Amino acid sequence: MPALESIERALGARGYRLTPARRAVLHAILRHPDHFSAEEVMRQTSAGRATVFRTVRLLYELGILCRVLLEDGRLHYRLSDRRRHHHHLVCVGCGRVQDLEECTVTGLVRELSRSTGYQIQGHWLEFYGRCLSCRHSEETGGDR
Amino acid sequence: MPALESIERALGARGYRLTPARRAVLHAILRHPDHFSAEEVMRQTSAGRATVFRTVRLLYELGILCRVLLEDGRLHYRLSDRRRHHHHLVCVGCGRVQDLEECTVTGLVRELSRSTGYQIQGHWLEFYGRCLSCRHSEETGGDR
DNA sequence: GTGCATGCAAATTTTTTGCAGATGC
DNA sequence: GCATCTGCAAAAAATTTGCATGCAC
Repeated sequence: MPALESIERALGARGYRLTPARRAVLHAILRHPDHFSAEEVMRQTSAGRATVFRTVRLLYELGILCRVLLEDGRLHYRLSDRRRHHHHLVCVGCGRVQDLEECTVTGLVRELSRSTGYQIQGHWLEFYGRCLSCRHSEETGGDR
Repeated sequence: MPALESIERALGARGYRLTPARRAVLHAILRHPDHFSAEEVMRQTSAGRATVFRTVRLLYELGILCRVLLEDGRLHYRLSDRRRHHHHLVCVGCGRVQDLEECTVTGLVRELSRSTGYQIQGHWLEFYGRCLSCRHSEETGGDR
């Protein structure tokens, strides 16, 4: 997970200013182990509404945040370790997210390209399931 | 593609009424070969705002519409031929969508389940690319 | 006839924009 | 110093809700 410092360095290197508001947003984000909406960041920081939206968008555009599509269709953000293409495994029980390092779809893409004639440029893949600890707490009757 | 008739039958069978407003929304939707937003349907029909949203949601819940995640994160709807699980191949040039019949991720899911301990219940996969005709019109200098 | 469905308008929710003043570099 | 940022408040977009009336069955 990129530390506050390294993100600040990334911003600075690109000519973006390090303002108290941006630091505040970063702090709020770093406190989130998983995914969040702009609105949640809003509630957890003193920065103004517009600034939060602007900062989240900036971080997304710089590749510091990535988007996670939840099972119900909501789009959340997430600090992404890896800048490069990756997928997510989202726990529908606790919301925990695991980044999947290898993109195992490459083979499918090649095959699909051949069978459809499309020049395939990208894809989006999310997995949903229950993590080990959610499965356990369910078995012991923890859930409902 | 399910014809108007068969959709109406599906609604009727479940106890939903066939009203002029619903027919109007269905007509607007059937005119869309690809994906659309609630707002687009809104513009193309005389039914009231609320009714459009309610009808689209109903059709989605009944599995008559499915959602398509566009590359930019917008979520659109689409008439789905097949009720069952499937994926989309979206052309980023013209917006055309191709439904992919077979879900080729099953193997990945099994492997992922083993390596992570998650009980994987679902996934979402969209592919983005350029269809044959967009590729051609590009080559002949049609695009930019 | 009865109850589901509609349409309107108003309320919410979510995100964007304009702009004067503040401030990082 | 000066261009970039901020915060506010207002605008815009996107969706939902309440409710009296309408109409499918």
